[in-house]
Amino acid sequence: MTASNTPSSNPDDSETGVEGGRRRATINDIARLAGVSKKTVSRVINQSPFVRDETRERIEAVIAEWGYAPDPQARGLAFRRSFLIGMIYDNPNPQYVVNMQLGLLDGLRGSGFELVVHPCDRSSPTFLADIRAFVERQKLFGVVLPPSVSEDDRVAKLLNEIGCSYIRIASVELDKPEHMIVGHDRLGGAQAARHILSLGHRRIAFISGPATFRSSHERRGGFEDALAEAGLKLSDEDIVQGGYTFESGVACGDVLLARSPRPTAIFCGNDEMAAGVLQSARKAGLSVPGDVTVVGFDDFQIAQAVWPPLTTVRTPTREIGRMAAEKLLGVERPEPRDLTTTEPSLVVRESSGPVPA
Amino acid sequence: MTASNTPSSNPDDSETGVEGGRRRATINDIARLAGVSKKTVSRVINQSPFVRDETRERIEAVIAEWGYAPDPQARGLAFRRSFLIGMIYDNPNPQYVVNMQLGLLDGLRGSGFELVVHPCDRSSPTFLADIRAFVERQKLFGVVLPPSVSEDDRVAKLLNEIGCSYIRIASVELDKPEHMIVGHDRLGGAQAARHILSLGHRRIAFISGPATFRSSHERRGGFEDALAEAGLKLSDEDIVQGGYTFESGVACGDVLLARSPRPTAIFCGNDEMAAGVLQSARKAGLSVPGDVTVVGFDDFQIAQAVWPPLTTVRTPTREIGRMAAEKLLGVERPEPRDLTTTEPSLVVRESSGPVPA
DNA sequence: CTGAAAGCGCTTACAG
DNA sequence: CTGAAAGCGCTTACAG
Repeated sequence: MTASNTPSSNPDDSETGVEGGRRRATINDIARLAGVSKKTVSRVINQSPFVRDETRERIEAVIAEWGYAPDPQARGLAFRRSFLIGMIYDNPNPQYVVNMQLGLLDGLRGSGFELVVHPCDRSSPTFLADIRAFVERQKLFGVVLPPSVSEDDRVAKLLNEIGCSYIRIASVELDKPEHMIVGHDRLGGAQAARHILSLGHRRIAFISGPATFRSSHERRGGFEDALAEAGLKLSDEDIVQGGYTFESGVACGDVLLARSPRPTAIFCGNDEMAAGVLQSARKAGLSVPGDVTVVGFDDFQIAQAVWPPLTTVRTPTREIGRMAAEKLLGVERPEPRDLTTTEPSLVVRESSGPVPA
Repeated sequence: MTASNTPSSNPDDSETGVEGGRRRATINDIARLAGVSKKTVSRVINQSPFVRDETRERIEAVIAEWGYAPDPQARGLAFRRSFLIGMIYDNPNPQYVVNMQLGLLDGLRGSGFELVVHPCDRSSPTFLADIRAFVERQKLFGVVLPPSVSEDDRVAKLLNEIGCSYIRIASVELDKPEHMIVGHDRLGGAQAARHILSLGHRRIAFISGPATFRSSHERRGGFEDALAEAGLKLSDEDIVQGGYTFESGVACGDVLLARSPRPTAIFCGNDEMAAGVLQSARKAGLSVPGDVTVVGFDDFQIAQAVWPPLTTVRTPTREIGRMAAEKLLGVERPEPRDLTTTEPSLVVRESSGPVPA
C-alpha cells in the first residue's frame, strides 16, 4: 500500500485549497480513499448495475463521509451535455412566469439540475437563431416551453434537429405525448359557461385573448361548446378581441357595456382583462355583479385584489411546471395524476351573480 | 503543409456530427484553420494583448467564418469557474422577481453569461448550507442578492469565505461599495411625505412593511424625516405594522379607518398594502381620495389595476438589476449614472387628493 | 464485475 | 509574440 493510498492523503491536507483551507473532493480522491479506480466510482455515480454490492457500499460510504458531489461541469464536458434546463418563454404575465419557474424548480429539486431562464421575442428576426445559439452553446439537457413559444412549431422543429429534448406546455396536444403537458383550457372555458348559465344569463359576451395565443381559442372553444349544449350561440358581435392586458380589458368593456341591449354577463379570456372590465363598468356607473356579471380566467393575484373579487377559473400553473420538469428528467410518478392535476377549476367569488331582474 | 492543415478538413466534413450533419467547431479546428496553436486562439478568445495584430486578425476571421463560440463548459472547467450568474432571492412579489430577472438579463446580454434562478427560504434550517452547495457545485461566477436575502450578513460572509463574488441590492449601503447597488428607498419615502403634505394633510398614518425587510425601515425613515421638516411627528399609534401583503393592507386599513379622528392620508409601505387599504375603505363606505388619501410604493402593475389608480413611488427595479449584473461582470459604463437611475420617483395618480373640508 | 488509456474543449504554467 | 505539455474532473470505448 503506497502512501498515496492512506487515509491521511485526504483532500483536507491539500495546500492548494481555496479560501477556507479546504479543497472539494474529486473523483480521484474518492477512488483512492475507497481503493478502487475512478471508473468504478463513476459507475456508482451513474448508478450502473455492474458494481458488486460490497464495492458500491464502500464507495458510497466514502462519498457520504466526504460530502462528495461530482462536478457538473466536468461531467457535462464528458457527457457533451450540461446539467442545465432552459425555460424559454415570452409570456408577459409576471405571476405566470414566477409560478412556472417555481413549478419547474419543484420538479428539478434534488436532481442536480439547475434552471436557466431565457425570455425571448417571437417577433424578433433573430428569434430562432437566438434559441439555437442558447441551446447549443450551453449544451442544454432540455428545455421547457410555456405558451406562446410552445405553440411555435418552428421551435419544436429546431429543437428536434439539434437533438435537444423539450416539453411544450400548451392548452391542447400539438406534438407527440412525450413532448407535451396539456393544460386543458377548454374545460375551463366550459366551466365558466356553465356557471354563467346556472345564474340565468342569456345575453352573454366574450372577450377573447390575442389570436396568437392558442389558449385564446381553447378558452373560447370550451365556452362556446358549453353554451351550445344549452342551445345558445354567440354571434360575431358578442365576441370582442382583446390582448390579454388590463388596458385591452378596459377598451373591450367600454365597447360591450355601451351596447343596448347590454350583455348581462361577460366572460374574459384572463383576469387582467376582467379587471379592466371592472374598471370600465365603474366608469359607466354600472355595478358588478348587480348590472353585469364578470368572470375571468387564471386566478392570479389580481383576481383577489380588485373589487369585487373575481369569479375566475384557476389554472394549476405551478403543478404543470413541476410535471413538465419531471417529464423532461424522465421521472416516473407512482400514480399518473397527470390528467386531473392539470385541469382547471372554477373559483366562485363576488363578481358573478344572478341575471338582473 | 499537411493534409490536416487544408481547408477541406473542416468540421463540416466530419461524419461524427450530430443531427444535421454538422459538428460545432472547436478551438482545435480554428487553430488548424488559422495555422496557429490552440494556445494562440485561446489568447484571442481571452483578449490577451500578447498577440500580433496580423495573427489576431487572421484568427478572428476564421472564428467569424465558422461562427465559432468557445464551449463555456470546457472553459469553465479549466478556469475552475462557470459562466453562470446566480440570482438568490426570497422576495415574494412576482413582479419584482420578474423585473429583477429582466434587468439582470439586460446586463448579461452579449456577455456569454447565463442566469440561474434560485429561490430560497431564509427561515429554513438548511438555508446557508443550500446556498453554499448551490454556489460551490455550480462554481458560480457570481451571485446577485435582492432583498431580503441581501440584508442577511451571514450570506455575505459565506460568499466571502468561499470566494464567490456577489452584489447586494438593498435600500441602504450595508457592505463595501463594490458589493452594493443601493436603491435609496429613503428618498422615496420623503417624496411621498412631501406630496401628502402639499395636499394639506396633517392627520397622517403609515402602514409599515415587515420588520424583517430593511426597506420597511428606510421607507418609513424617509417619510418621517420629511414630515419632521414640516414640523410633524408621527406618534406610535399613527404607525401600524403590516406584512407587505394585500390582506395585511386590508387589516391595517380596518384599524386605521375605524379611528376617530380618522387619518386623512395613509402612506403604505408598498402597493399591495395600499390596494388592501382601498378595499378596506370601500367596505367602510369611505371614498378615496374624497375621505382619505392613499399612497403606495413600488408602482407595480397592481397600482394601475385598482380603483382609483394609486399614487405611488416608482422604484426602477429593472434598471437596478441591469446595474447589478454590469457591476458583477465589471462592465464600465461611460457615464456613471448610478446615483440618479436607482432613485425612486413619485407617480401621482388618482388615489391622492386635497384634505377633506 | 473492474481498470488503464484516451478524450471532452478549454486554460495554466513554463519555455523559447 | 508563440507553442508543446500537462491538467481541469469527469466519461466513453476497449480490455480483461
